[in-house]
Amino acid sequence: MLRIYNTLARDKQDFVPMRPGEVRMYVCGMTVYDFCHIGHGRMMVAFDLVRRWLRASGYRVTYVRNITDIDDKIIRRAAENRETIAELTERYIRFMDEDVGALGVEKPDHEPRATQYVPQMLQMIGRLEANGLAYRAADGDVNFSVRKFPGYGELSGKLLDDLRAGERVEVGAAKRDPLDFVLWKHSKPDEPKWPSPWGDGRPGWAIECSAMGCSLLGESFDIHGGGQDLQFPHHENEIAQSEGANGKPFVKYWLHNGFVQVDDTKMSKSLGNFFTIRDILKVFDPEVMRFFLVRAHYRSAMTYSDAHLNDAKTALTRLYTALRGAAPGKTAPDWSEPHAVRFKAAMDDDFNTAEAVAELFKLANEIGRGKMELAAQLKALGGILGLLQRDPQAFLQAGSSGALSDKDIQDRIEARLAARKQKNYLEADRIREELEAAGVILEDGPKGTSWRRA
RNA sequence: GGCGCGGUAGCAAAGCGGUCAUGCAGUGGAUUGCAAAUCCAUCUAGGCCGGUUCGACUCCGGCCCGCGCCUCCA
Repeated sequence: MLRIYNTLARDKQDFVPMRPGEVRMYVCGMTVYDFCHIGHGRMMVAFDLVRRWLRASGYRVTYVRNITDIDDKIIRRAAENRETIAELTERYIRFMDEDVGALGVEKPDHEPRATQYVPQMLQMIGRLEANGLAYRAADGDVNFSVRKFPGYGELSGKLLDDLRAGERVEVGAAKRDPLDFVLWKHSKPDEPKWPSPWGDGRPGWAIECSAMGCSLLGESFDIHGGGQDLQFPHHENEIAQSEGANGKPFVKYWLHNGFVQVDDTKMSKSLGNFFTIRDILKVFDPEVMRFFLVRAHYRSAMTYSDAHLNDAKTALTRLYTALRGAAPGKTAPDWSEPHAVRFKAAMDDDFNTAEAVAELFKLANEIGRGKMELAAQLKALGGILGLLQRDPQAFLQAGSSGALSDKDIQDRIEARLAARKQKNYLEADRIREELEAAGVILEDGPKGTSWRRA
């Protein structure tokens, strides 16, 4: 039985989808005006794992991850760059696809863009107005009236009267309550706009997710995910809008992934302390980065540093080393085998990939003790996590060693072999040290000498 | 100020009321011409103070410290 930590309940709950055998999930994706940072990567990988595990559990999964392609920051950045919004967003969508794809994240079933769902948003705002939950303010914005929605604050555990709107940021004067949020922004000069019954304007931030989620998955669906920082106000607002408009429960299970931190502080765009996936991948193998993310539980905070990535690299190397000699090709896990049983129990416990990964190392240990037949199982279980699917040799030899080509390395290995045959160990060791200096490590085994990159 | 999360060995990171997490690093062995890889063994734990219990890292209470949300943010 899969159990999921539901933010709404603040507890783990048995997972029972609304429709038997089928799971519909929505995750808040990227606002596309800059490169993905590792925090985005974590979110993408975390929900990729959720989806993979649901699928491995036999569910038919429909996964929607939106793209926000219109908002204040996009408008500003495009203006700074003297390019159109479309040019800017298309470029960063492409970069996102490349970066996230490198991390082994599978494409969602749908990747709706906010600008494609304006009619659906307007329809929803209309219903909110009809239900007395939205009003057109003096400045022309259409706002959601937070106090008219009784459940407001349930997800984030906040009470309206405890919130201090305006303490840190100026509140729009036209709002009836400082906590009211904008559904539709009236148009300003030099900004993109769409016609609407409330005048030309553009969407507020949260309405897009309500509109896209409900359009693609229905007015009620199973799972909604996103980063912890979206819990309030974004997800709170989504619930208010969707339930206010539709009059039925919006989402059954809310999932929130923890942050990636740097120097014990949240990594974020606004703090400027972020590392882009792109930059990290210049130094580290993408699978190492995925492994780094998979090794921790998705809800806990984790700290990014090169040292931790190096640690992940060594650990992943151990797994691939155990896989040498495994038959190539894809096999399904044998779920009756003890390691797989524990792996499944771990994943069923709120997607505990940390514990599941530990099981992979136990398999590696068994393989090292001679149970070669478990290599297929290791690879199969790794595959559930989107890991270990490469040819081990290719992983272990990935990278480059300056001027030394693979052929050069092979030639030196031959030369060393000849020296060893003549018991010229001085020369043999010299060659090995030469290669080692170039980052190539030799391993003499019963079947000859193999090499890998450090 | 309100709400929430967390403090586990040198580092990273899990589960668990009573034998083992796991990875990296360290130490000692096996193996190797020497290494590497692998295997075996092994050292480093549970912020502090109380309580419950035959027994607590695990449950309860208090305290200290850190982080997050309350503003756009994964």
